[in-house]
Order: sequence, then structure tokens, then C-alpha cells
Amino acid sequence: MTAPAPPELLVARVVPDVTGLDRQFDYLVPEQMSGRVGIGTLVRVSLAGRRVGGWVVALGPPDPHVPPDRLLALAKITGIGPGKDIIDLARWAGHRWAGRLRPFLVTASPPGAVLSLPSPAHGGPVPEPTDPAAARLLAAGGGVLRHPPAADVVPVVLAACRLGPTLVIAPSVSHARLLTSRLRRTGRSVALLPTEWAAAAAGVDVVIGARAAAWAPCAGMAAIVVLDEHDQGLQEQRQPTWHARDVALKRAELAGVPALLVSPCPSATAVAGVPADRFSRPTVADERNGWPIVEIVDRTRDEPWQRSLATSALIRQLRDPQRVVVCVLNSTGRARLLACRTCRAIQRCEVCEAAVHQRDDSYFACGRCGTVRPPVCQTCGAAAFAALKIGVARLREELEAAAGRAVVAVTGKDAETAPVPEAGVYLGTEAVLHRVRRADTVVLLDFDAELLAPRYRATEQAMTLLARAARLVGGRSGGGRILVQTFLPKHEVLDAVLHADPGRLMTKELQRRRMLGFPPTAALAVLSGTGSAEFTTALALAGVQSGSTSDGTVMLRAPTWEALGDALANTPRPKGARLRIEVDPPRL
DNA sequence: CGGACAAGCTGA
DNA sequence: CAGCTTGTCCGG
Repeated sequence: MTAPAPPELLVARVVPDVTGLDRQFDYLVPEQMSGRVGIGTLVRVSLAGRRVGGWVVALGPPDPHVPPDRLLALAKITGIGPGKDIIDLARWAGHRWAGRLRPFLVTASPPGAVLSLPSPAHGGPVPEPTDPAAARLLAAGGGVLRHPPAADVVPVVLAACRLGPTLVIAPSVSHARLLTSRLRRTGRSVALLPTEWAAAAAGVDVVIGARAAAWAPCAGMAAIVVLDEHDQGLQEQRQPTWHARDVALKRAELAGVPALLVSPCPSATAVAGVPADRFSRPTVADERNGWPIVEIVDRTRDEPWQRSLATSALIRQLRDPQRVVVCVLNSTGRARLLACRTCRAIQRCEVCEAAVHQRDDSYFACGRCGTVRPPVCQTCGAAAFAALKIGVARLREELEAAAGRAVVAVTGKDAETAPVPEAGVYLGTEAVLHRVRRADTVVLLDFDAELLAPRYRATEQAMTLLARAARLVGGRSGGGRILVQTFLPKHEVLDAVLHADPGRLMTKELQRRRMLGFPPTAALAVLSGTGSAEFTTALALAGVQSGSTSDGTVMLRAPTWEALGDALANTPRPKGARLRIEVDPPRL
């Protein structure tokens, strides 16, 4: 008889749920907990004398570097957390977006404590119709499906359901909610994130949610579908600026399941990421029918009073009492004008006559030719100025007068909460497209603000705006119409949408990205904060190029995301540095 | 991050 | 020298 083996010590490595603390700590797993602690389990531990939550990210024997007498025991098991696969995914994302583990683990965790899982719930056989193109791509291992804006996506999701439990990522919560009820009507069991986390972990036919669903549990996951893959809503705006499409692709790869990216206008990233045989486009007829009629209002030709946004084509739409008209005035990237407080003259560049903006040092600078001059009115010599913005409020009055019926302004402020009052004409920023249920005409009042926005994705984002508008008005057979007011009627985005062929855009766009060194051909990040200069120098040795951005921060460029992530992770941070690293931020 | 503790400054 | 601010270090 041998003596009983000494009890084996089990140690859990824990990521504490404390912002700004980028470290992991080891805790002893008490024997009575040992069966219930796994990778991902949510626990409470004491750290520096206080109780904090945390995630178990590894289990194993004690680390020889930690003196065993310093080990504390886990205080409590809080509940079930993300699985090992998701912890691995979070590690990858931390590298890809130069972020800490914690924010990803927060996103991947249930909104409240989950102590046990319900029973799995699965519906009967998947009904027809299923989308044949989607089915073909899924069978091939995944790909990109160009799907017209007015076409139904339920058959696409059902094609994935044929394979088994499907994770569906939608660009917004309302989008996900709408699809949930439609899928339930087909007999699918659906877990809508974030509330139904436990059901998703237990096992259902479809797990669906907004971008955070890329991190949701999905028992027995057999496929991932990303809807409106081009939509900016899929990217987190706070740091780390992770993108649900990229997370989904990695997750599918790690899980060995197909991922299907669905969009009426697939992004450059999506297109560049797949070989030609994994890209599916609809027939010309289907695509034409799936886009509304697009009418270009050429502001260089049609209007004698070019300044006004109320063009005669717009007024014709407004005066038709049968049509629900939604007018979009995007303020993002829109020039702020400076007017003299004394004589009201708009301040312009003395060289090229473009409107000027005021710099931090109070000088006026021209965004077009770069000329700088002191802040003195060129008409009357006064030195006090007012910032003008062509506001929604004033334009609303102007449109109301032209329309002869009520125009309701929808502002971003009251977003989501107050229901939009019923009206025949709406005016607002891009958000209005999400808040109005249906429309016959969408008018993009100043589309050039999109086309000329100083962001490398401007072309793609302009296309996105058109796709959103198209979704709201429906296909051409139902009388859907988009009015685009522009000084650039020949722009390739308009050419593509006039022909209902978003693919026309992509070849040129990819060429341009390659030439200028923008993603997906290169990897970009913005670096700011104290110590960025030293860090930039150190990064240069790791092969990361740098340049400066318009707002004085540093722009970093590497050949691939992998190389950029490696350099950012492996280059030692200068002592005392407080760096802010934004990998491919949406505003760039 | 937030607590602990050390070093530096101020006023009586 | 008490009382306070500022800086640095560290947590298992």
C-alpha cells in the first residue's frame, strides 16, 4: 500500500474586472469548487484587499515563480462565463486591436449572473425557401454574398440553419430584434442577445444580436452569418475598436465552420478577403429590382440659385401629398462656416476662396490650399466671428414653406427613446433613416459631404448611406426612389448605384487603397498620448512606418494587421508613457 | 484601477 | 512637525 498522494494544487489564472489593470493573478481553486471552475468561469477574488470580479482564463499547477504562501483562494463562483473558444478569440482580438483582454471578456459575458443553463431548445426541420447562393457558399466553406437591399435575408439565414446552430450578427439591435420575430415564425428557436445569453449557451437554432453577438455563446455552432457586413455599426467606436466582421471571420476559422458575409455593397475588406469563386452576386435583373430608382440632382446644372439645398426636384417630391419623404442632411464632415459678427461676411481663403476654418492657435486656415491668415474679417476688419452651421432647424422651416405640409425634424438627441411623430416629410441626420419606418422617397440633401469626407473609407461609406436609403424605400417595383443632390454627378459611387451594380466601385477602390497604402492592403493605427514620439521611434525598428495626421497624432502603418499587432505588442513601451492606440479607428 | 507609502512643500 | 499634495509602486 502506498501513502495517499499529496493533494494536487489547482491554480486559476484570473483576469480581474478592473479597468486599467492589465495583469493576471493566480488563485488557489478550493477543493469544493474544483468541479465547477473552468476556463471562462466568472469568479470573485480579493485583490489588494478588495473584492473584485474576474474571469478564469487558465487552469493548471502553481506557477513556480509565485511563492505558494502568497496564493489566495478564489472567493466565490459568480456564474457561467464565456467558453474557452471565446477566451482564445479574445486573446487574438487583444493582439489585433492592441487592446487588453478585459473589454472583450466584458462583451462576451452574460449581462447578469448565470448559475445554470436551461435545456437546449431546437425547432423542427428548416422550411423553404432557403437561398441557393448562400447554401452554395456555405458548402464551399464560406464567402461573400452580395444581396440587394430590398431582398429578404430570412432565406439566407435559413440556408445556414440547414447546417446546424447558426450565429447571426446584425448591424443594430433593432435589426436583430426584427429578424428574431421573423425567424421564430419559421419555427426556429432563437436566442436574442444580450438578454438571452443563457439560452444561447444552452443551445438553440439561431443566436442573434448586434455586433456584441460576435462574442456570444452558440452551442454546437455550425455557421456564422454577418448581415450588412459593410455597416459601420459593426465596429466598436470605443477602444479597442474591434470589428464584428473580422471577429466573426476569426471565430469561424478557429471553430472550423463557414462564415457568410452578406451585404448589398460588400466592403473592400470583405471583397479582398475572398477568392473570386467565394464571391456571389445576384443576377442583373434581381439586383436591379432590389435597388430603388435613383435620381441624381445635378446641382451644377439644374439650379440657378446653387446655394440652396431646396432644389426644384426636391420641391416636386415634397409637394406630392401621396409620398412620404425623408430628407437626410449629414452633418458629419460638413464644413463649419465662420461669419464676421459685425458685417456677417463668410470668411474665405484669400487665395482659392474656399471657406476657412479656425485652428487651435486662432488663425484661419484653408482646408483646400493650406493658406493661413490672421483672424481678421477681410471685408470690415473686425476680429469677432460666429461659427455657422447650416442647422436642421432652419432648413426645416425652409422645406416646410416649400412643401406646403408639415416637416418633422428628427434629431439624434432623442434617438431610440421618443417615437417619431407621424408625418409626410421628415428631416434629420443619417439617424433619421433608422427611425422612420417606411418612406417612398429618401433625399440625400448634400451627398458631397459624404463623397468628399476626409476619410479613406469615404467612398464606401457614401455607398453605405445609399444602401440604407434603399432599404427604407424598397425596390423599384414598389416605387422606391432616392434623390441624390450633388455637384459631382459623375462620381463612381453614383455611377454604381445608377446601374444598381455596387461591384463597379470595387475594382477602382481596391486599386486606390493599394496605391495609397490603406486597408485592406495595409494596416493602420493612430497613436497619441505622452511618449508617442519615443514609441514611434522604437516601432520603426520593428518595421512600422509613421506619419502625422491632421490633428497632430501619429499615424502608424504596417504591411499587415498581424505585423502591426506583433510590433505593438512586442515593442517595449517607453517608461511613464500613457499611450492611446487606435487600430483602424472608424473616423480615419 | 485604487490603496499604501514615501518624498516634497507649506505654514506656524 | 503636522497636514497636505504629488508621485511611484504593486496587487497572486
